[in-house]
Amino acid sequence: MILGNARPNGHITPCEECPLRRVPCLREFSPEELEFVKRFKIDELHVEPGASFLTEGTRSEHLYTILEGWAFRYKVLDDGRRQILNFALPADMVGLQGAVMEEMEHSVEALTPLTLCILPRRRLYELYSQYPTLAFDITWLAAREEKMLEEHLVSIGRRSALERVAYVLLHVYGRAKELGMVRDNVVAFPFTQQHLSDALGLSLVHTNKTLKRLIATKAIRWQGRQFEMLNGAVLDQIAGSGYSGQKNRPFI
Amino acid sequence: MILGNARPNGHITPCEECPLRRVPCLREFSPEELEFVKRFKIDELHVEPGASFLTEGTRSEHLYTILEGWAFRYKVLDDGRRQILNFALPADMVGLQGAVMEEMEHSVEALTPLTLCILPRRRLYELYSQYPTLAFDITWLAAREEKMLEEHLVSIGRRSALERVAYVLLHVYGRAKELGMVRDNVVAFPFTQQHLSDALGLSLVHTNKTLKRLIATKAIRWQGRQFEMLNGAVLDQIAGSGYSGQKNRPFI
DNA sequence: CGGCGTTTTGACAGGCTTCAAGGGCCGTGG
DNA sequence: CCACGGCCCTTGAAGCCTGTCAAAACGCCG
Repeated sequence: MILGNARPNGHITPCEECPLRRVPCLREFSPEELEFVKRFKIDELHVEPGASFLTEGTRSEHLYTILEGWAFRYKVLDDGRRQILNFALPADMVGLQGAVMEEMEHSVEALTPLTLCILPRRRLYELYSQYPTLAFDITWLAAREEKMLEEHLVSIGRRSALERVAYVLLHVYGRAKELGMVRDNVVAFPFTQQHLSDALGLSLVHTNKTLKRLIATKAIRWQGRQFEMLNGAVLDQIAGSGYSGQKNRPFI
Repeated sequence: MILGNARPNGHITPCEECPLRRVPCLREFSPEELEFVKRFKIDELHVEPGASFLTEGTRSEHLYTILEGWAFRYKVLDDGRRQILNFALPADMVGLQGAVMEEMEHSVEALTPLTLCILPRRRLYELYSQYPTLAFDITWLAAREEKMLEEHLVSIGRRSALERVAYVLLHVYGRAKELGMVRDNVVAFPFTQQHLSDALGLSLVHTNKTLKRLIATKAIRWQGRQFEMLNGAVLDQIAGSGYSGQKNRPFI
């Protein structure tokens, strides 16, 4: 639970220049919405890799939108066993649970240097009462989170190790692609095999061996944090089910 | 995907007399909210056990609140493997996903005769724009659903069979107790060991053997659909983590 | 060069799945 | 009244998938 060098930053990106507005799969704000969101964002936060900026069991004063970088949401059992719930990428909202309920049910840790928009939880109701379109967007985001958790649950509960590994890679690659992070079928994955095994509910050793088996099929390549998709169809077939993205999804 | 005898019913319970209003753990409506919810509920639906009233991949015209009975949400893979995501009890909302997104990501099947409130999805935005308190409640319910999925994910990903079985039983028993369905530490569970194994990501045979082992500890008793909690503390210790309920939670 | 985190491999044990079959309960029908 | 079929629970045996233990190779960086 090292909190690391989480620090507010004086220099913040104005929402008009938000890099996320250039991502094609995200919906556009109306001028009024943009105006409100500008006032809603009170600051920016930079987090170093390895630092948790939200912690299970605590109540956070803020919720966040990821502007840049990768993170992951996780829970740990008393004896140290860790389960990664999913990865969080730019345009994802984190900390909503802590904003509407008593406290956070999971922690969130940065995988890369992270830039976050800070949104004060005490003004969330203001958003709900004045901007129902944005409130609806937040519900949409929550439903999407639920969808991803459900798919993950099916993977862990009912898929073999090989299928699981194929499925996450397909899933994460697809999400990165939506956000324009893929170039020539290559994307930089910031997570280790340890992260992958904690996400898949497998041991590190077996994750490694399974990964090797997958690489042997020539469907993927993965060396030195660089991941390359060679044959998505094969991967899809191994996973037993495809990854479905979304267009015009909201972000805040 | 048998749809069974799902049929609208002429006789519906007025919201003022809603049995859920007597449940202590649920928050009370303001008079205005009650008035709106009364207009929002357009009908009631009765579903027979074994019938699915929401189906993965389809778009539903309605969302539902469970008035009475048990159901479960699930997904199936192409080859028939089934994963139960969680159980749904009275005061649970189902079908929200289909209401805010393109289509449902899972199916829902009745375990007992079921009574549902029908809420039209096309009027959901009306709720968001006119009753932000209710919109906030829906977000709360979505966050709660996410919380339960996360706990389930940890179970399946990182707990042993014995821990898993102990955890679900604790969890389901706790939920039933909140709703006043427990009497003298006994509650009628309407699901079979097959359901349990599909929820836990285990085989039926191993679920049975594990259950036997758990019963041997004298922490629980479970015969003929009657479940009795004999020693919650022991069960809790075996599960490795307790179940936490909620007071004054919303329902619609 | 030395140290550390990550990846890789091999050997072995065991938890869980699969296959197979029997028993109990209950509603149906002869 | 009893036979029968269907669903659910139960039990045993065998084998595989996955976990654990152990150690070495690799890459990166101070």
